[in-house]
Amino acid sequence: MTTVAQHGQRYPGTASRILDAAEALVQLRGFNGFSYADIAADLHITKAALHYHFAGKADLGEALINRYARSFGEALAAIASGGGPAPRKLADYAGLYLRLLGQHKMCLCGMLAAEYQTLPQPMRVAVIRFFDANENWLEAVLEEGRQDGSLEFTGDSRDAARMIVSGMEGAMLIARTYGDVDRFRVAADSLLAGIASAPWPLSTP
Amino acid sequence: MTTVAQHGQRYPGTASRILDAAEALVQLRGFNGFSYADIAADLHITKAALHYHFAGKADLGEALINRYARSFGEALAAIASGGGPAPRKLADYAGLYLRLLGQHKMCLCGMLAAEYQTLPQPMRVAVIRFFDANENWLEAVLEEGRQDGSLEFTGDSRDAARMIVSGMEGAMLIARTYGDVDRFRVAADSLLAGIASAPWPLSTP
DNA sequence: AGATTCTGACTTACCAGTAGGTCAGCGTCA
DNA sequence: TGACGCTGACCTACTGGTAAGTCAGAATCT
Repeated sequence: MTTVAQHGQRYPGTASRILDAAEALVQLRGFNGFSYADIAADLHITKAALHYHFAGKADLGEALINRYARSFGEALAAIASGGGPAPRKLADYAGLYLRLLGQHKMCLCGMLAAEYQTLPQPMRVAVIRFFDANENWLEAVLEEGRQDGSLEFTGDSRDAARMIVSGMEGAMLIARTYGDVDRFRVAADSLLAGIASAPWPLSTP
Repeated sequence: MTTVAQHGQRYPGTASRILDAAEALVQLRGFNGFSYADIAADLHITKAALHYHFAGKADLGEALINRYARSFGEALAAIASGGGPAPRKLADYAGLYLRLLGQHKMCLCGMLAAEYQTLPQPMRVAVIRFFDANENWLEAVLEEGRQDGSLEFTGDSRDAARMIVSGMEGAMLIARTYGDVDRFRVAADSLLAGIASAPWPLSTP
């Protein structure tokens, strides 16, 4: 059974490869844009094997978001503990999305946000959790930067955090449509420039 | 056959009702989130009747974007010829999206941008055209505002236009996920505030 | 050690339901 | 009479999902 997926955080062997394939498919084509058959073909296993590891598509989707949110959270924690100044942290934050775009992928949860109305309840909850976590992290960074003077912005830092999240997701959405990573770079740059008191360009990877 | 859709701009009777139903479905659930059967059920006609008016789902999708782009273009023209100052025009622009959000709908093309990788070529082209038109319109307004001093921003006005488009789409995406129109209002407000030299709050409809 | 049992990780073969799409023909109205 | 707008009946491909069986290897018993 799906014991590992249920009380587990680590997915061994096949389960993890299934998640990898599914993640790539969702980021490319959306949750309604692929089928169990697609994953099965990718991994050269049968559809039934998928059902062995993840009871249904909804379960797979939920596991997918949770794993994504966890690894994204770890990346955020790494940036936060990196010790750089707040504007640097914001630039690194944008860099996380930039890396995805290089592979023509959307943010997993940005993609799922578009399909939100068609998602099963547990997936909806998980998507919201992801955005909440992003907002929390950004709010802390913004507050920190405002305190030490490296950031200058007016109004609620929570609102500013929300604007950054939606700005990033929107910039990804459009940039990917045009197949033009630079669109994202420029948009993210000027979005953050409106907040920093001195320029902190995105690191070009 | 699809004569009307092909060399036509106006859709009479049933064809127009089909487009209405399809448009609502795409904005709610995405292009991959509904089927011909859904539209047929909504309108109490048969699937075959749909195929009479629009040869295939791809044709329907293309007609959908074209009609949407045209009516959106007309709304933009109306704002432009309204004669208000540039910041007012920008606020009205945001108001167009705001109205959609009130019905839990995404911008049609924002939705399709997410599904871009799964769309047939003609639909892709039409989506790009929509965004290009938005950018053109915004660029003109920004340039005008910069000239008469009602707007203050640094850098290319084309880049600023792009940032506004992606900011709007992203703000819609996230706000709709949370089912919270105010999120959009706040994000759009502070996005535009970063450009205007004096505050021009969104008109609350 | 050897036989037994059990389990994890699958496969094969199937299901009902739905997807988009076709086509002959029917009624209505100019 | 003929075009227009549509229906009913169908088709094939594919959807997520299931039931039953296989099979290597670990665990247990003798």
